[in-house]
Amino acid sequence: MIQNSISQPISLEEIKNKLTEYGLKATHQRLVVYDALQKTHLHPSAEEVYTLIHSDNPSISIATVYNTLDSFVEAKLITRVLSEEGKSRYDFNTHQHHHIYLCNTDEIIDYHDPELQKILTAYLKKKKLTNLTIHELQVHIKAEVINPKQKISIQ
Amino acid sequence: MIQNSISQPISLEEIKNKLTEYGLKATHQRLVVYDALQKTHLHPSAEEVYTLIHSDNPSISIATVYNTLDSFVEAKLITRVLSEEGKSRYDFNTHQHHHIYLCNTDEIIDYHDPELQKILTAYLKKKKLTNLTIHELQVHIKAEVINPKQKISIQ
DNA sequence: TTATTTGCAAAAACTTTGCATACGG
DNA sequence: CCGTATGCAAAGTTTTTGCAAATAA
Repeated sequence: MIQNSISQPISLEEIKNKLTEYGLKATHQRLVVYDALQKTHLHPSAEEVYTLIHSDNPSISIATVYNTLDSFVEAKLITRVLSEEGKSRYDFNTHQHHHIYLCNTDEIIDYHDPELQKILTAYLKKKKLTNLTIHELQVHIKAEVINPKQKISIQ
Repeated sequence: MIQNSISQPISLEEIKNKLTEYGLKATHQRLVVYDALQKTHLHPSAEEVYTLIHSDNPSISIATVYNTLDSFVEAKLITRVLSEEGKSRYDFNTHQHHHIYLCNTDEIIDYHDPELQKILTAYLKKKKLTNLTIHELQVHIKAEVINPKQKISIQ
């Protein structure tokens, strides 16, 4: 099975603590946005986050969603995920991991593989990098789902 | 030295042939856009391509640049490059290669490394992929330039 | 000649900003 | 209370589209 985010969703109380820990005021809007992010693994765009929360929280504006996501990225609570479409998508999982981009559905799936991470790190360590500090290494796997109705799994 | 696109720029006549070969009509606008792409290695956005060509070709509109880039991507003459900013950037180099994203300058550098490609391919072959066909494997290295005035090199 | 491509402008999609109000710490 | 965050609307970006005119094949 593909390991998406490994951890279980955390409670609203724990989100509150996490926000504070990262230097952010724990507002209702931020709790809601964070909760939506942790419950979906589809690396949503701002618009998609807005749609996810809107029926339960009609007063939260799209501008607030954008601002909230930006503040999360700045606080390093989430990251922007690489994408080929020209829009920002976000990743709740801040552990080093890889991504599988499904080109027939535009879905992005987390692929957690510490062994692969080690291999890459070791390989690049051998190379002489001049004038560069590496911050992150990630493999981007572009793939196609053969049967959209069946499950996807790795090993 | 980092290997950017390995090949030398090709002549306008050769671009013409290439366009035809890929099923695209060889219009002046397309020749100009392709030529601009092959001469820069900075993975430009549509806007940047427009700026690059505009002084010599003031009659080519930004809409045409967008349409041209789209038609190139569709014809598989170029690819969209992954980016964290929410806009499309393009890559003239269609050979399998990796990218180094310089987070302090927003530049994207090609990193051509067939050995790394082999290691990755072999590693993933060992994994049991169910219901997926892999189209592309690429490593995305996020790095910071230590001294912006000095050259960057790998091995 | 004919289907495709272009230029232009307008619309759509995506994102940021300014300012008065609300609210967490 | 104080300063940050929000809501809203408006402005700014980025990208797409529709249509008449131009042009490659």
